[in-house]
Amino acid sequence: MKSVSCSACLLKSKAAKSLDPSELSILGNSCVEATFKKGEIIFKQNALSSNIIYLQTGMVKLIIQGPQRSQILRLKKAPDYLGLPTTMGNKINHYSAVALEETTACFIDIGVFRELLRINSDFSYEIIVELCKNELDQFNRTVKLVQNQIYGRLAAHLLYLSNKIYHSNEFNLPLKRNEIADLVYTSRETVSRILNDLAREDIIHIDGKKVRILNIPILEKISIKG
DNA sequence: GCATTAACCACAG
DNA sequence: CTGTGGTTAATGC
Repeated sequence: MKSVSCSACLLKSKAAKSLDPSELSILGNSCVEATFKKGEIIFKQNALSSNIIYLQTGMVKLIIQGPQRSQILRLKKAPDYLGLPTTMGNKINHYSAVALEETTACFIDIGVFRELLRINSDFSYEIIVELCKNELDQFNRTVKLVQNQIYGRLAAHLLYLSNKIYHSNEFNLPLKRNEIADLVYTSRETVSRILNDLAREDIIHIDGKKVRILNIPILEKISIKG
């Protein structure tokens, strides 16, 4: 762990761009950078938290332990803030964050973060926009998850990975079959079967974790119709 | 009733 | 960890 100078950071968030030099140095003085390997826990559900976390590089899954089993709330790719709802809402984390690949993150003291929100309205505005986008995304994901059948749910998430995360028709799944099941709320067996079914119909190509989407229109149709 | 969907279980690479 | 087959419960025509 080392402290950082935020003004020199090339990976500034949109919100942090609206901070002036003195505010940036306030941020830098309370900011600690850490790196995480694949599988390492960045913060843990039910543990105390007093930091907002800014993901500089890498990717993370947010997971929550439900009444029956654990569930992936969403994936987060750098650059992005982590733990805004869980840290601002309560002293206790309501969910955990786990690195899916080599990840670097800045830990920002919650007191300092609150102070920046108070003194810089442009900064606050960008944070609010971010939160609103996230909430709407979650609303949409929830409706899909509840109302679509498993083909549609899986198709939607494949498209999400392709369009929003990797910006490519070809990518490596960042998750195991089991974790995909936790993401789309099904069993790991069903994930296997459906990925193979989609491959058999030449809609995707799959080789272990390597995925290539061959027929986007059909996949979109499946995603919408369920 | 009969078909479909998808979970659960067991077992094998 | 992943894929497959059998079984089973729920739901829909």
